[in-house]
Amino acid sequence: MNIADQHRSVGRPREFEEDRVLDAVMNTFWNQGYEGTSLKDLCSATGLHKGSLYQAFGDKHQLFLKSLKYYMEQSFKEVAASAYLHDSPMANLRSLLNEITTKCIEGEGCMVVNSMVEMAPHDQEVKQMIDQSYAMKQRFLTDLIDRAQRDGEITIKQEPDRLAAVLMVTLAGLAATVKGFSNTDHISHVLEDVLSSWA
Amino acid sequence: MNIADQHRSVGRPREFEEDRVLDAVMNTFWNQGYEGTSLKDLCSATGLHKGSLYQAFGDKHQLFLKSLKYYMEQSFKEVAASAYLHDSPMANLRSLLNEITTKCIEGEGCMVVNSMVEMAPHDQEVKQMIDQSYAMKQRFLTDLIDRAQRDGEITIKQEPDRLAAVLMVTLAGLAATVKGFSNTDHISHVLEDVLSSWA
DNA sequence: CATATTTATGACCAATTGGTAATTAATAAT
DNA sequence: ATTATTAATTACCAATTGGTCATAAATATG
Repeated sequence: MNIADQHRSVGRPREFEEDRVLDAVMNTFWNQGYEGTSLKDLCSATGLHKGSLYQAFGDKHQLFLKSLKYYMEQSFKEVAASAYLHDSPMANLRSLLNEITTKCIEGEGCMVVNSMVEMAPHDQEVKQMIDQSYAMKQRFLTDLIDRAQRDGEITIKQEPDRLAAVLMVTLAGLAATVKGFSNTDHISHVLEDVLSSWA
Repeated sequence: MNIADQHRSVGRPREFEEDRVLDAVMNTFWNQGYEGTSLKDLCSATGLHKGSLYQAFGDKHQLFLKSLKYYMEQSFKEVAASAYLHDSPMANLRSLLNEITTKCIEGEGCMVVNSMVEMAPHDQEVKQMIDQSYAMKQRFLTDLIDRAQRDGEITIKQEPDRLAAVLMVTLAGLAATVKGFSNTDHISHVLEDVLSSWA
C-alpha cells in the first residue's frame, strides 16, 4: 500500500483511475484551451460529475494545472527516449527533433505552447510551470548540441545555448503553426532545414 | 461623400470613429483572446454600449473577425516599410526581421499567432484569414530571400521558399515564446542567429 | 451489525454570458 | 414643423458559467 492510496483505505473507494481522468482532462484543455473549456466539457470527457472532479482535483484552475503538469511529464517521457537511440549526439539530436516534429503534427500542437500563448501573461502559476519546463528542455538541447559540436558535427560559430534557443523558438513556432493549417507539408521539414544550416 | 458614409447621411450621426473602436477591440482580443474576452470587456474598452457594438459591427464573432482583419492590415503596413529602407535585399531582410522582433517583444506577441493557436482549429473563417495572411507574408519573404541569394548574400544550398518557411515558423515561435517570459534576452537574437547561419 | 469515512450523485446557487428589443435622442429631407 | 432614418441607451432575456451542499451509496474497522 503506497502513500497515495493510504488515505483511500477507508471509506468508499474511487471508481475511476486518476491518470485516466487526468488524461481526458488534459486532452480537453489541450485542444479547446482553458477559457474554451467548461466544466460540462470536462464532465462529458471524463464521465465524472463535477462534484467528483472538485473533490478529487480541486477547482477548474487547479485541475488545469494538474493536467498541464501531467502533459509535461508524459510528453517529455515520450519524446526524450528518442535522444538515446544512437551513439552520435548529432544523430540523437536529429531523431529527437524528428520525433517532436512528428508528434507535434500528429497531435496538432503542444499544450505547453497553447498555454504559453493563452495563459502565461495572466497566470503566474502557469508561467512558472512553463518557465521550469522551458529551462529543462533548453538544457537538454544545449547539452546535445554541445556534444555534437565537440564531435565536429555542428558549426562552432555559435554557442550551444544560442543554438538551443533557436531550436526552442523554432519548436514553439512549429507547435503554433501546425494549428493553423491542414496541410503541413510546408512545415514538416523546417527543423531539418535549421539543423542542416548548422553543418 | 464616399460610399462608406453614404448610408450615414440620414439619421442620427455616429458618435465614435469606427477605427478607434476597432483599435480598442483589437487590443482587447489581442491580449485576452477570444474566449477570454466578454462583451463587457469590449464595452469598457471602447466606451460603447453593447447595443451600439452589435448595430455597428455585428455579433462578437464578426467583431473579432473585423478586428483581426484590422490588425493584419495595420501590423503589415507598420512593419513592411522597413523592408524598403536599403538598397541591398539582405540589409532589407535584416531590418525587416529586426523590426518584427522589436514590435513583437514590445507588443508582447502577435494577434495572428494568438488566433492561430486559440481559434484556427475550430473556426474556419479565422483559419482562412490566417491562411491568406500567411501566404502573403511567405511570398514577401521568399522574394526578399531570392534576391539576397542572387546577390550572393545568402546560401543557395536551400530554395528560397524553404528558407522563408523557416523564417515564418521562427517568427511564429518568437510571437508565442514572448508571451511566456518577462526577460526576453534569450530570444531577442534568435532571428539574427538564424539569418547568420545562412551566410 | 454499527459506525466512521470516503465517494458519487443531483439539486441548487448567484453571477455572468451573448444576444434582443423597446425607447429615446439626434440628424437630414420634405 | 413634421417625418423618416439612424444611433444611443436601457431594460430585459434565456442559457450557461464556475462552484457548493445535502444526501445517498459503498467500503474498512470495531
